[in-house]
Amino acid sequence: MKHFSDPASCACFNLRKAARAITQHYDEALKPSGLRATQFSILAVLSKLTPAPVAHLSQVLVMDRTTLTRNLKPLVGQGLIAIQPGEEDRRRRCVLLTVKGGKALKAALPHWQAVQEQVIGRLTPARWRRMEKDLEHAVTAAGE
Amino acid sequence: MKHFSDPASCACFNLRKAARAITQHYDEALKPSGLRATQFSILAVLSKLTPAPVAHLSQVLVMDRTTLTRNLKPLVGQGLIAIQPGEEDRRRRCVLLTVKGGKALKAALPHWQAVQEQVIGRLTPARWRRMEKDLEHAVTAAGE
DNA sequence: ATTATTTATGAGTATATACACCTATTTGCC
DNA sequence: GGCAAATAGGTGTATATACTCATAAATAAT
Repeated sequence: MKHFSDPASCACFNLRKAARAITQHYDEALKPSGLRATQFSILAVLSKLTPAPVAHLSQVLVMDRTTLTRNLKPLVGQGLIAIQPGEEDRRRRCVLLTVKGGKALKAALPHWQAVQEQVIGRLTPARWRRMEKDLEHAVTAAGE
Repeated sequence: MKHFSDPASCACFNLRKAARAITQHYDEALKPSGLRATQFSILAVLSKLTPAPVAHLSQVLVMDRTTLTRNLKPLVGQGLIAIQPGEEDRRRRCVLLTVKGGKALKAALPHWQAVQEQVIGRLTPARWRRMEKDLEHAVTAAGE
């Protein structure tokens, strides 16, 4: 009876599917900036709370700590971020946006904004507002 | 004015975030079956249209063709699927579910169903029905 | 029939994801 | 002060993702 029993309705599959499609679209739009969508997000979050310890960043991004560590590597390689040992707590590694990183983020912003507006426009803003809340619910539903 | 201009509202970031969280939850639930969520989805789709050429499968899954090729590897390694050269068209590689793969899928089904019902229950079925349509819209919005 | 084009696919490379395990440092308890 | 527990973080391994380029076979053009 419940059509949710059909694996085609799998919440995981459908979320991943949409994430794949949207990521490809954003990656394409961000190409001129040299940043991937994930990298843009990391820099954007970082710009608001730099410097931040790895664990803190990973919580904000809802990203596994070790995943974040790997994702930081290419950014360090490009000199967009830097990692410094914590002053108080020497275990901590504080991630901070470099000047170059700030510029890269600023340069990527118009490209991101263009694709964001395009996608929201296609979805309609009302639907996206709804989706944003729904996706938040999904994160919560996965975590409790 | 439009709060969508805030990178925190990035459609890509929010979709990926939710996909990460949900995937972890589904992977954990599917652990006893030995299948990852992605693998379960591939087997599930395959069970309905076996055998199918790689390109066709990738279209159904909304997954890049080369991504699918890589994702098939561990499944071939476990003997859950097999790949045969096409009869009519020798360029084609036809993917088919093996008997072992069918059994693995069948064994995983209750675990998937349990986590699926749990998640849909938490989201509420009405919201999930809505989300399913919205996610489909997102795929379309990314593709046109 | 031969050649050009299109189509189906794999391989190289790079990023993204995360579990299990390990190390170093700090903190709490005695 | 000294040691156990908790905390911050990285590495090994494996899967997931997709772009670019290369290959082979089928089809279209001549």
